Amino acid sequence: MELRHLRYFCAVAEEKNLTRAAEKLFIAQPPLTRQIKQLEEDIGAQLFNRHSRGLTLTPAGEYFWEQAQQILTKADLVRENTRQIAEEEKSVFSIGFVPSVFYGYLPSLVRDLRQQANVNIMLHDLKTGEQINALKTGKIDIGFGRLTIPDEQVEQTTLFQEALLVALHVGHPLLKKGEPTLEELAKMPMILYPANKASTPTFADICTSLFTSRGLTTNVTQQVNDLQTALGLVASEMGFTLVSEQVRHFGRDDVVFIPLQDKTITSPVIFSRRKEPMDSITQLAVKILKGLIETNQR
Amino acid sequence: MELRHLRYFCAVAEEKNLTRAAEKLFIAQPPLTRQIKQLEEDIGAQLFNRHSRGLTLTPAGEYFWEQAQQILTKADLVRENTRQIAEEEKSVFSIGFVPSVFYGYLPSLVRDLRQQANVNIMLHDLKTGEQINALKTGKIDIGFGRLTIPDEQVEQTTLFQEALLVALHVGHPLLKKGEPTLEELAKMPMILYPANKASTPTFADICTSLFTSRGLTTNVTQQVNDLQTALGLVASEMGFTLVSEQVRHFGRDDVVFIPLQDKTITSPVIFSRRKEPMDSITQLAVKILKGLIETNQR
DNA sequence: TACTGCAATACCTTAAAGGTATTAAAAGAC
DNA sequence: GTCTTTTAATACCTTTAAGGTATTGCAGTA
Repeated sequence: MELRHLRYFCAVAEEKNLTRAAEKLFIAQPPLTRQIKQLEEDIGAQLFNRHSRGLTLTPAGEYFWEQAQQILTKADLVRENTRQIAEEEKSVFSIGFVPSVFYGYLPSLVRDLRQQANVNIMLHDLKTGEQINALKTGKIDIGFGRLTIPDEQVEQTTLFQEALLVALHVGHPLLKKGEPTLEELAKMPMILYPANKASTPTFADICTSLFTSRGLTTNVTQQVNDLQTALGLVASEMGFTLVSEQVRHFGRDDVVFIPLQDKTITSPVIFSRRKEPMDSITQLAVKILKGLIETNQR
Repeated sequence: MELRHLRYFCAVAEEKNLTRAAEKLFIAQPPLTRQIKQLEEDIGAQLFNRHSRGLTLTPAGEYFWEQAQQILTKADLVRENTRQIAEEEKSVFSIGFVPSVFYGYLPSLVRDLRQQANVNIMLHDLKTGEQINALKTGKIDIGFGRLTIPDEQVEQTTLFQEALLVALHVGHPLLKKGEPTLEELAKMPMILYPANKASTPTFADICTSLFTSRGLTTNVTQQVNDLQTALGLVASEMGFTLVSEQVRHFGRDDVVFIPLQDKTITSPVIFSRRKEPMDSITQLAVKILKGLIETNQR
């Protein structure tokens, strides 16, 4: 399968007529017939129903049409962006992060940065340690992690300490007792996220290790892919889940967040960047970040 | 640019060596050299720095690498899904919606439906009227709109009436007065979303027409692309915005939602489907939808 | 029945992908 | 410094497959 096939397919899907599509593509009709057949063969599915006059899309074809347009649009965009980066009309800004900081400031930072600068942002899911190397090699420009790892060339600052909160559905019995302990929670059904991707410690692992390191066993009833779903399950009274404090701002009204009794259970968010040269985009990022933190701490 | 170029590029980006990449691709080295050059020419940017031994990626190349992988992965996925749809191992379920119902139930419905059925979901941004036709031609299977348009073949049900809420930053002076009137709001700076895409009435148009139909003029200070940004601006004390009631569940704690004084200003959410044959996926969707509404009304 | 509009087939042409042999250039070995 | 090694680039040839022309075949329409 080549992009040419997609281009031809889209033309035919639009015209619903091979002859006219061929004209639009500035090729003859027979080669177009062949290319479409080739595409269908490659996919292993019929995309068009042939009628005596014209063609119509099969359900598979309808789906493929939508997706093909997306691919073609994306390909064009990528080409244009790549050219602009090379021409230095646009620059790339790479951000490293550990998954557990992905909720909260990071999405806002990305959005604001994209709005305020003509920049392409690349996100890299890296452990805190990997971020240090990535910073030094220039693979990323800034990083968000949960550990301080001293290094000559890297400056790290603690953005804030983050308490872990317990997410419970409104009316949950534990709410009456006030702030729960880990011992109390260990008995309850627990919902974890993100679902294990078979690699790198995730936020789910941080949560379970909180219990296991204290000799407690957990009762994990469900593991889902994302926070929103986890909260949905909490709301559906399937159990509790732990969230980082940032999530409080994005909660829903059928879920309540309360702190743990043990206030020493916190997790810092560490911001890392190369020491010496802070380019203009990094400066802007730092400025936006400060603004976000100030806004949210109020 | 063809997918072949992307495949070759990715191999070279991985190996950082033309000879070895060529081996992996089962072609000779010179043709690969040529294809890479061709790609660079097509894009109009240098993707690799050539050294005496091996190549390294330029910043533009780094960006292109990431994007190229995404495109290739997507292309493969699309081919596989298309084949599965044709084999009826997987089906397509098309949902029509007006943008203003996109917040709230719809994302949850999509997520749950994808989890519970082996189904590809296609979303179509259609006006309520267009949804009726799309239902009849089979382009969509269910639709969510804001109008009832009687039709022989289509059954419409009102899911719920939705009040419009005013989003204000905490501490806004209007909060003391209690529920505001449109007259009071007309004087205040207003934030609209989504930004006009030069077509089809959007939620922004519904909001402005509320005022203009009563002879009031609005003071629109900013128009942004999405709800989250709009709420961010509200939180930043840039003005107020109107949101549909569903949004209340996804609010943030620095923004307050209060109802309008005039309770007749509501907007129904209409669910449409073909009358006779309700296939298994539609049945499942209806079931999930009922569940969602019940859960959220509690 | 003849006509018309289109897709499919057969067969030819040409452009471009791929291969072979060689060169060029730079790094490492001695 | 010279020789070797590594590896990309060049030149030139081969082959594949995209594209073109002419024609056929099939349905619906006049």
